[in-house]
Amino acid sequence: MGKKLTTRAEDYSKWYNELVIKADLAENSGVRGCMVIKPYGFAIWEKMQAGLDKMFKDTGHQNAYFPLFIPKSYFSKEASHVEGFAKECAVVTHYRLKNAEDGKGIVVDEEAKLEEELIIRPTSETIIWDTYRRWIQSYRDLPLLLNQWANVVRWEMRTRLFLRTAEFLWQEGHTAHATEPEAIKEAEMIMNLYADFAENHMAVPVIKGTKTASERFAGAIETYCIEALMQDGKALQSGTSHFLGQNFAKAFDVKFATKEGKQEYVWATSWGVSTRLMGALIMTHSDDNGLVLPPKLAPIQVVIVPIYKGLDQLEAITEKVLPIVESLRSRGISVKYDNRDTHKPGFKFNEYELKGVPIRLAIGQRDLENGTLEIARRDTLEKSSIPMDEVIGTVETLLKDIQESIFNKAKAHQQANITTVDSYEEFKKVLEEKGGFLAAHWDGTVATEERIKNETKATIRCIPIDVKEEAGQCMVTGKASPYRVLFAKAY
RNA sequence: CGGGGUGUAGCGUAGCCCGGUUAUCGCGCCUGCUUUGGGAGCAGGAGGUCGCAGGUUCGAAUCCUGCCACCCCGACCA
Repeated sequence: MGKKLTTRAEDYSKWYNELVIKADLAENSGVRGCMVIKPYGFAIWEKMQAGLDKMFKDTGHQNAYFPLFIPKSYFSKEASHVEGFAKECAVVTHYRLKNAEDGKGIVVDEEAKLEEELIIRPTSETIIWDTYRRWIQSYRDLPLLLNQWANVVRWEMRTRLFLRTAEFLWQEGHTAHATEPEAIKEAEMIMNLYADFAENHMAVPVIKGTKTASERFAGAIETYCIEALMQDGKALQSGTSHFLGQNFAKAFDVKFATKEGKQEYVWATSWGVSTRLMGALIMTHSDDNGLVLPPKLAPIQVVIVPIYKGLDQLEAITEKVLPIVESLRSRGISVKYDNRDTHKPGFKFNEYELKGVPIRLAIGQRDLENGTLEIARRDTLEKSSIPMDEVIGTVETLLKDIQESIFNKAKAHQQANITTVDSYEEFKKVLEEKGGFLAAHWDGTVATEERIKNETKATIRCIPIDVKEEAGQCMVTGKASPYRVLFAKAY
């Protein structure tokens, strides 16, 4: 039938790509490196947004919106920041088109050249800090805790659905604080918030940590991150939170009057997660039958498929189904009753499996006679027959169970793929044969990190927050190392 | 930006080397009948500037030149 997915073992990338397209999440748009997010995929993203947005609000943040265009000059104010993004910026140079002289189509009107080019934001630090200068005068204006939901553009060389698209959706938080400890606390709090969301909503286990200098955000003093592990053994940076020190305050001259009447630069953080989380979600749980979604993020949590011969039977089944639908909905469970007469049950079973719907209920003539229905869970594909009057309780319990058990499964995979290695030889061998995270000693220098990256393609994903002090020797240079850091090949 | 590849119906493709009737096949789509507890069957049907622009030729999907787009592998990155 040509409908089966490529298996993960065969070709992980192809499997992922097919899955995204066939599960109706997104597709390549035909516009350079940009994707179209389809309704089903967007519904999942909206659930992620809602979950995160609530967490931000609960921790005192507010939403705002800043311009898409950033004057080029803003970028020259923070040196390391511009260096980090200069190579991947889309630039607006003109503001008008005209009919071509030769009558063939439309051309850029060269006379409509902008005095100063506008950059399409790759991130909004610069324009936000330019605005904060006007908003912040006194310690009474602090802390300023804002977030924006927006699109950004980074002109990446190679793109991949959800993981790295030229345009992507994200949230970016930008906060200003009176003191350094307060800003650091904010950055750490957000890292914990991201980890909480990843693990408890997405059921994706993550490792919290800090980045090494070379992996740090352009312009940051410290970058906190959450790192997830995909089923192919590659790591995926899933969220970052940066302590920016006073770098942006100094670059954009954002000072405030302290209680004592002194002028001081504010302390900053910025943090973000993007539609890349969709990639993490897909690659963490899905199997060769398609998507597996955590109940908390599934647009459809329960699908009901009637099995019937003739419309009379369908009517009898519908009569039994509607009260169940009502009852589930009243408990906040999203239900779809798929009574389309245009597709056979088998087709529907496969379709909802591909789309990762956590629970499927099937009701046929047999069930009407016995007062039962069939309940199937997507994660394990197990099916069982239960009495119809127990369905509500069973569904509620099962949704919780699926949420937990896919997390536990992913957690077990993550734990099984953190390998402690002591020699560089062993490091290369494990990296090649097994993949995953490798806990190894490193001498703390950029040079060694660079060498390992060049020779093996593995990078230091993070220095885990809960890292144990353990004196050792760098696996490459033999120099002293105070603790192990986590290496991996990454997306 | 370096290396490689591919553009043929909504999707996936054959044909191209070696030019020659009406451009192949599968999926999907439409109509009808039979089906419906794991991706239905049969019959009929619709759908094409063969990426674009030139050139060679009696004749080009096929050969030549230029351009464009997309994909894969590197370097870069959330």
